[in-house]
Amino acid sequence: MQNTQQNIVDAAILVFNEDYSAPLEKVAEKAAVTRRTLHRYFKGRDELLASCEQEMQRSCNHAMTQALASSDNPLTQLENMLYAGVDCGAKYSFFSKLHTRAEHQHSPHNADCAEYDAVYGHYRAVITRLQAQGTISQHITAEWVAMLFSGVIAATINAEAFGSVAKKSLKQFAWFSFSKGIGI
Amino acid sequence: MQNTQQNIVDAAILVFNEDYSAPLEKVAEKAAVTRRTLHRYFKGRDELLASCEQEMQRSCNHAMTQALASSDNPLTQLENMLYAGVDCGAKYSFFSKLHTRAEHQHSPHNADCAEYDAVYGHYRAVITRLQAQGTISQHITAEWVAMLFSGVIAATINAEAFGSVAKKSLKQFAWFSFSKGIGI
DNA sequence: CGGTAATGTCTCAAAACAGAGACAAATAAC
DNA sequence: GTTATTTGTCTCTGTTTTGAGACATTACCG
Repeated sequence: MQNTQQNIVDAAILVFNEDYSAPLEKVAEKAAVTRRTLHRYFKGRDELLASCEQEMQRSCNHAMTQALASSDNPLTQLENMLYAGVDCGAKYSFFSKLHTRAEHQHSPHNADCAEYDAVYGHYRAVITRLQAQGTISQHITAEWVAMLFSGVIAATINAEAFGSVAKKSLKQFAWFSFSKGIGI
Repeated sequence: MQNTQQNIVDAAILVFNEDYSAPLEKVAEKAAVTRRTLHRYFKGRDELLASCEQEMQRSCNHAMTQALASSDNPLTQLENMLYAGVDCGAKYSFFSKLHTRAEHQHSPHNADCAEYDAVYGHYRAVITRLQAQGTISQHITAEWVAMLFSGVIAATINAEAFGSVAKKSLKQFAWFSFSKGIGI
């Protein structure tokens, strides 16, 4: 019986990443908790989603900052950021999904969006640097690199969940495909 | 006022692809139709989902078959299959999503699964052929290639929806990244 | 062991969602 | 222009989801 609140948030991120409008019952189930308990911690769906947002920010920001600090070489930084995204799993997927959907109205004034911009900014700076020094192909745009980055991470997470690819190899495959895919 | 039923199915695929449990109201909204009209064509969510499944099968199968028929060169076939997936858009995304989720219990006895296997089989054959002739890197598995394929298509569709990458360039980017990403 | 905090069970009421009837309005067909 | 078909509006009913109170049960702490 330890940190139920965190359990529920983690479960919610997993569930909502796959099914945004899933009933809270499913979240409770995934967290191995009754719906009644979930409601003791969160007034409702909105509050739960807000906690998810916070957790994703915290987690992704931390992982990405670590990755950046790991080296001065932007290529190594990029590689570690990819691994960081994979390690964050659904937290990264759902986070970027939330902020790149058509419905989402992005505004730097919104604190959540600002935080997302901060995470994204780190990443963006590395890309720009690599493209300036000619490591990344000039045929593609930085925006596409960003999309591919998320796409490869999502594919890796799917593969992990599906189980058809050995978990140990996944990160290698991901970096192989992503790095080649951006012209390295 | 023409083919409302098809309109609704197309809208449903778009909506459910992003939010599987979205209320039918949202589908009706996307189709520019009232919920009452939707209910005249579909008894309920299940029937609508079944129609989506059929439409996705029809559409994807057709597009992939065309791509296969376009050439004898497996590499050209693969390239055209990627473009076909992008053209199918949410139809392809949702289709593959439905059949690769953890919840989904795959069974060849189910007609829908059999149809998916048929589409996937075409694709799989091309991959195997390319890997046998050494065109695709031996470092990665056919399963990973399949995951990456879906991932790149999803990324392309997201980029298109997000609008941050010029639509004309998207397919080029997608093929560039995917082909390099599998070692071509 | 005893006390406290967290969780589960049962229950109920409000809200959201789903489905369909009845008829008006709009659209297409002739 | 008249008729038939389709769609929209309003309405109602049943179901699912949501949220919370009251109390039993279980886990944790000293």
